[in-house]
Amino acid sequence: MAAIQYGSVTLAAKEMGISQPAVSRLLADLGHTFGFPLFDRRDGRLVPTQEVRFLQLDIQRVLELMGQIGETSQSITARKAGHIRIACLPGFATSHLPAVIAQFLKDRPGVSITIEPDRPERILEWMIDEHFDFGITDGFRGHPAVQSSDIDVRTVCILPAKHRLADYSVITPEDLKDEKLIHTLKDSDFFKRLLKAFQDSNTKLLTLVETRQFTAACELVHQGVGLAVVSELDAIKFASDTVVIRPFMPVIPHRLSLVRPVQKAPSMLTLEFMHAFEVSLEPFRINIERAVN
Amino acid sequence: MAAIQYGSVTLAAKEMGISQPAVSRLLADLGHTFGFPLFDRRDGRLVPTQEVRFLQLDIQRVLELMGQIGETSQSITARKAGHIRIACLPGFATSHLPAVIAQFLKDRPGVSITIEPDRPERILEWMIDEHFDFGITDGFRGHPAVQSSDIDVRTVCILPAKHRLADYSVITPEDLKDEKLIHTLKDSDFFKRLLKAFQDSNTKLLTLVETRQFTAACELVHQGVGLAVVSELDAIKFASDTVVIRPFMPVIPHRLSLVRPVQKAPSMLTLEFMHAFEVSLEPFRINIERAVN
DNA sequence: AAAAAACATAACACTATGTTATGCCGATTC
DNA sequence: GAATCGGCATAACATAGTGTTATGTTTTTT
Repeated sequence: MAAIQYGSVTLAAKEMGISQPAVSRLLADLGHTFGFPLFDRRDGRLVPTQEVRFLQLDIQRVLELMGQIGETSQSITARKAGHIRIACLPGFATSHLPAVIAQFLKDRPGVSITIEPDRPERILEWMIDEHFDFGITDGFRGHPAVQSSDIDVRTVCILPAKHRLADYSVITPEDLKDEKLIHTLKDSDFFKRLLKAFQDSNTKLLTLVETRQFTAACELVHQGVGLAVVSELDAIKFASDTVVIRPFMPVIPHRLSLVRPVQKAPSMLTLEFMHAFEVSLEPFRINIERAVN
Repeated sequence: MAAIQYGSVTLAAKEMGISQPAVSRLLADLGHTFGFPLFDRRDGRLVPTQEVRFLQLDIQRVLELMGQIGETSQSITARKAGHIRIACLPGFATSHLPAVIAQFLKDRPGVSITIEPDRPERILEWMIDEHFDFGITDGFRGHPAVQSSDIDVRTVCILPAKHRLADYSVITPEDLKDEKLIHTLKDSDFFKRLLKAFQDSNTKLLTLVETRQFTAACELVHQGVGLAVVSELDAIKFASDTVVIRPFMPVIPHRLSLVRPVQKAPSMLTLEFMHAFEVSLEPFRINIERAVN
């Protein structure tokens, strides 16, 4: 192709940074394996034969593709290309995750990411089936095909600004003894811990609304329906003139599990993203306890 | 790709017909140049890393294309692929040429052909400009940039079956002394030769219709308009219940010129087609005189 | 625990591809 | 028409890539 482009063996050699005889013989050899001459001489210039012109487009495409493969492989080495498939709880897909991803992609132009939000059971299935590289879930109890790393994040009380408790600097179960709560499903781990905190302080927990997601609870608070104890991660997005956030005592952790398939080797890019995600949770983390399966 | 496909170094080696260590090292080397490992081991099987999967499609395309290039080059060597651009007189494009091309293409599945019919002056231009590989023309007087090979073909008298001369076995100028003729343009070589034949036998040539193409003359005869002396090549297509063909004496050749650009090296396929075309003219040829420029 | 299978490594051989030196040929110049 | 010059091919040789066989290592199987 260089010889075609420059119409000269000497120029082509110079362009490719090799010697002129090398090009001469490469052309001769290729012509021999093809079975027909590649060039005619005409006024001292090199003119490709019609046979070569017939192949020229295909050859050019091969060269382009190979160049692209080379570039892409370099991008991969520099962690600038690749694809990550992430399964996560619906709340993360809309609140915390997008910011992390945006930051992550900023320096990695070739990288693409799939996000699939669903319930924990489904996320677990996906990990086992190796359909995803990385998952964010909660209530995870361990599974032989899934490697997990648990992170406890802080939870807070979120309530309307005009609520009678809005002026308290800290909220305790006793403060809520006559309040009807918005909380997560009664069979969820988090609810059980919350319930235990109430029982420990001999306070009855009254239910107003039972929802699956923290985000939904926050939205209800925003609408002035009532108050809730939720992950600080979700609550922080709702802080505004009409909604306030207060620490809740005792500390009740919300246990997140970062999961991935055990068998499937994670790409270096995936490992890098998992690290970036863990770092992003650092500000919300409780350091008291931590378990690795 | 073989290693990906078979999930085993050993099988891949067997498939490619080389030794297992060769494959091992090819994979190791490629992984080294790429900068990341290509495979993970899992239950004793080879599983491509996500990085490799990211490149897989491009690599497959390259392999396919290179295979195609190899096949095409073989087809070219076997004269089974390529392209020929032919410029010809309009009459040939519709009558004689299609049959020759059909025969030529029958054994050459990869070959394509462009036919461009036009007047001789334009055909000459195209040869000089090297826009075409091969030309069929007449009235050619030679040109330094054009190589030509002349072929004289027989001409015949074509006339309606119910014409008074239809029973003659041979037609001469004397037979036509009171007939108005359909003939080619008066400044054409062929007409001049025809006129000379009439003059040699002291017969006056009467004009009925003057046309550029033999085919048009034949068509007029077919319509019962009159009779004409035309190339046997064109006449033969019109032989029917209503149109008869008779030898014309004296023999007046119609001189065709097969032309091609001097400078441009002809592809082997073009040479082959030119030969096939010459052969196809053999039945119509007059062997008395022949000139090569 | 032993045997077998699959792969990696080592040592070596050959071919493709690179080098430098040099000869040949056509185009230009005198 | 002789001389010169640029461009290419050829020759002789060096090196790297890619192949081989022999053997070691790890994992799987029995």
